[in-house]
Amino acid sequence: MAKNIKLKVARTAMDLSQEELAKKVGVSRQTIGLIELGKYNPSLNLCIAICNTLSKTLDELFWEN
Amino acid sequence: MAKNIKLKVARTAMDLSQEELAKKVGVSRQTIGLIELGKYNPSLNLCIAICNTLSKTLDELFWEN
DNA sequence: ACATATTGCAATATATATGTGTCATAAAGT
DNA sequence: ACTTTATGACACATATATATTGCAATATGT
Repeated sequence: MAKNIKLKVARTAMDLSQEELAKKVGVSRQTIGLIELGKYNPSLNLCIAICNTLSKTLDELFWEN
Repeated sequence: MAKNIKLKVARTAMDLSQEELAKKVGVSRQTIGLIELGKYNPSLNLCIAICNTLSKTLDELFWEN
């Protein structure tokens, strides 16, 4: 798994810290941090919750190519 | 979680049984079956593997709206 | 009606996502 | 310099995705 730069960009574009995004999404700060670092294989539901919070789609945040 | 009709349609469109898709993707038949039934919250990597096998994107198979 | 393929379901076992707590470090504010 | 905020890293605990096996039910073909 590679770093998820697109997620980090989308999060900072909304002026949210990892902790703030985590609270909105309903997970721990560490989970968000690890996803951005590419050290996790998140669940689909979590991906969708992140997308909804950041007003993005799955392809925009989690699709490579 | 709701049934994933789009996945079932894409799979049958390629004339694959759940078992055949499972083998191509590298998971068990039950895992594919439960995802189609909406009883599972699959991992992102598995979603991507399914998309690649069926020549679809995440939005096309796993995004609602 | 019979045979076969496909799919749903249930029980148990294992791998891994996620939570919780803590510490270290770096950046930003005062 | 000091304080606060944000992030990365680590260890351990828990929840859940996934595997495995077997059986029932539903198609589909002959």
